[in-house]
Amino acid sequence: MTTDSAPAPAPRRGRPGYDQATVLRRAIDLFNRQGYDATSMGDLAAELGFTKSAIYHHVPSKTHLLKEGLDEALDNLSAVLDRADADRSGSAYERLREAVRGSIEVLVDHLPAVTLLLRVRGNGEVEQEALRRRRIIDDRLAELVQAAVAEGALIDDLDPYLISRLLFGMVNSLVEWVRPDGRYDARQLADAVAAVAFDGLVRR
Amino acid sequence: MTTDSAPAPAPRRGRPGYDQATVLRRAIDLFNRQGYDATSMGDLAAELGFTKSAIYHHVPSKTHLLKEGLDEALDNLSAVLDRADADRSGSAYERLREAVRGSIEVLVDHLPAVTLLLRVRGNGEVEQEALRRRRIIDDRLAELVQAAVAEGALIDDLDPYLISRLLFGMVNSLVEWVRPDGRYDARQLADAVAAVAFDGLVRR
DNA sequence: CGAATTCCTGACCTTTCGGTCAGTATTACA
DNA sequence: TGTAATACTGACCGAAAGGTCAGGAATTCG
Repeated sequence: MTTDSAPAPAPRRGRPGYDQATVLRRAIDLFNRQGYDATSMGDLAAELGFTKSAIYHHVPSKTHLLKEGLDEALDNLSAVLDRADADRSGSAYERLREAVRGSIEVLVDHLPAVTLLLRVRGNGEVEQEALRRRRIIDDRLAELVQAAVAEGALIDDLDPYLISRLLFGMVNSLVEWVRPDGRYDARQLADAVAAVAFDGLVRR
Repeated sequence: MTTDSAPAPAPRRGRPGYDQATVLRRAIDLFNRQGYDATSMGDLAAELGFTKSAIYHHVPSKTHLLKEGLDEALDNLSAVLDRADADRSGSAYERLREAVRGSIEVLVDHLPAVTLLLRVRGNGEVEQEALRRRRIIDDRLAELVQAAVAEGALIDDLDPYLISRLLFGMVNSLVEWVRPDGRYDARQLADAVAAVAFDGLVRR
């Protein structure tokens, strides 16, 4: 941490203005509001308050913006699974709960990027590659569920694959309504998802 | 049932070819594969095997195709709630389970239309109107959950609004992977969702 | 046969798309 | 002051978008 990590002004040389990171952030927000394909570079320019051509000073292409956002989401989600897999101390059930909690944390902390990822349809090479990486993540999650079932911790009258789909379908559905300034933080959401999915809604 | 209900050839007058219903079905399938905005009328023409202008013989606009699909989903989902609300015999809990089961049935029976609906972002008047109708449905579902909690059937340490989001987030996530010729039918899916959401994953 | 009906083609229109480029404006530093 | 560095404008480009239209092709009915 020798370099500045806090929001230091970081005195740059030439004419002040936007930096790449800000353009990327605003772009992804707009993509999530309107959809990637429905958002033109003209729309983004209007959102940023300058002309379309100025965007290309900061960023090489629309596709590049998409790729950066998708990679942010995928890198962080992969890291959650790396951590869960590395932790060989606890049970598979505990590692699964850790993966759920971690996924929700990433979803909240990187909400725009994860939202973007979950809406990708596979148009173009960038989206295809993102889908490939996402499929790997989904498979690893399914393996965790499978291990927890084999361990005897989870019900075994449902296909582990199906359980995994339902569980992480619930997790991923958070992007549809969670807002950064909303009522719930990552911990509350993780607790709620765990309560519903693991213990059930019915009062005992 | 005096009129033909089965796949009767239905002898039409002029030159044979596509009918509106088929064009609509293929269009919605393509919209779901590529995304509505990323699908051009040229793409759809290629998919159908004729030229772009031929589409406009069957259908007035791209927007019209979208609206038809969204209405199909919304009408059927609304009907599920109408039935649940009309049934004043059972408990709120039973009506909620009925709503979950009915929603999943509609989701499976009208998978393309429901998928289309769940991806709408609100671009243009047609999408805005669909979002309005969908919000009403979501509110009615939340009221059902609220009633079941008030009744004492469901856990009361979570906000009913939050419960509703998680429960139907799980239901709606089915469109991401369920396929018409897949491993599970509507009944199996409804049973699985109910098992996970109401009774929980943990083995007892 | 001819007429009515339905389906589809191909050329064309306007608008918008992602992107390029030459030049200008605004700043920090020497 | 001047020079290097960075940020932006505005005119423009080829391609693709949604949509129109006049006419031709295939069928049923009388």
